Amino acid sequence: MNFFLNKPKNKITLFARAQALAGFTIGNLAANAGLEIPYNLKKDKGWIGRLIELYLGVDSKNKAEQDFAHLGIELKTIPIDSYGNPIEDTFVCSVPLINNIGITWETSNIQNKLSSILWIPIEGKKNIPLKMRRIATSLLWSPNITENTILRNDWEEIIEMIVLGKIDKIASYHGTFLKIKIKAANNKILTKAISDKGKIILTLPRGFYLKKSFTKIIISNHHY
DNA sequence: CTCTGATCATTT
DNA sequence: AAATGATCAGAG
Repeated sequence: MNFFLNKPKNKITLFARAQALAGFTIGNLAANAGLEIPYNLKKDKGWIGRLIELYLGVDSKNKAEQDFAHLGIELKTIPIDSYGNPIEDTFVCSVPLINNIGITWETSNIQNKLSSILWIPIEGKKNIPLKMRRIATSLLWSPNITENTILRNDWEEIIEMIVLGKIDKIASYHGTFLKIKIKAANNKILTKAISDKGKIILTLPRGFYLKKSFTKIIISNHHY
């Protein structure tokens, strides 16, 4: 495979590339890039995300920064159903489980990732063959004041529980827009965290995710 | 349907 | 192990 685009010089170029994908299928894009399409995503869960990266010009892979750091923009594909509603929660970044003393929302990695996102909704129902799934209209989004406040409150609540050693007590209802879930290769991977007695323990790595109920609002372009 | 936990490929 | 890209699947 030798198809790739250089990183976009500005937001206009990036957004134009994203808009140009609307209406095409995964099959169209894969064929044009000379890629084989997997039968399903069971063993290729990030395949669509990487395909879209090729077309938009992401070059900073496996780096803990925004996809388009020079533009301050993060890229997210999001699977949607026939009504345009999200099918899955959206992973944002890993959750720091130690060394959280003194950390603030303003300087956090998650705030940076969420500050500006280019959303690429894509049909994701399993009854649609992968090659037939269509790219929908992309959307460049930044949280408004209300959303930012709620996200910060969610983050503060979750981080406080982590600092206090309540990692295993955090449930999805502890956040309005954010939640945390396991994010690991398998259930044997362990990372350091704080116990309720303040000791270092090992636990499964966690990730911050945006709830479907929130991304539904985002990609529906409904603000308040 | 939501929630929770489990998993896959790849790179550094 | 930790980061990137995420989706799968069972319980209720």
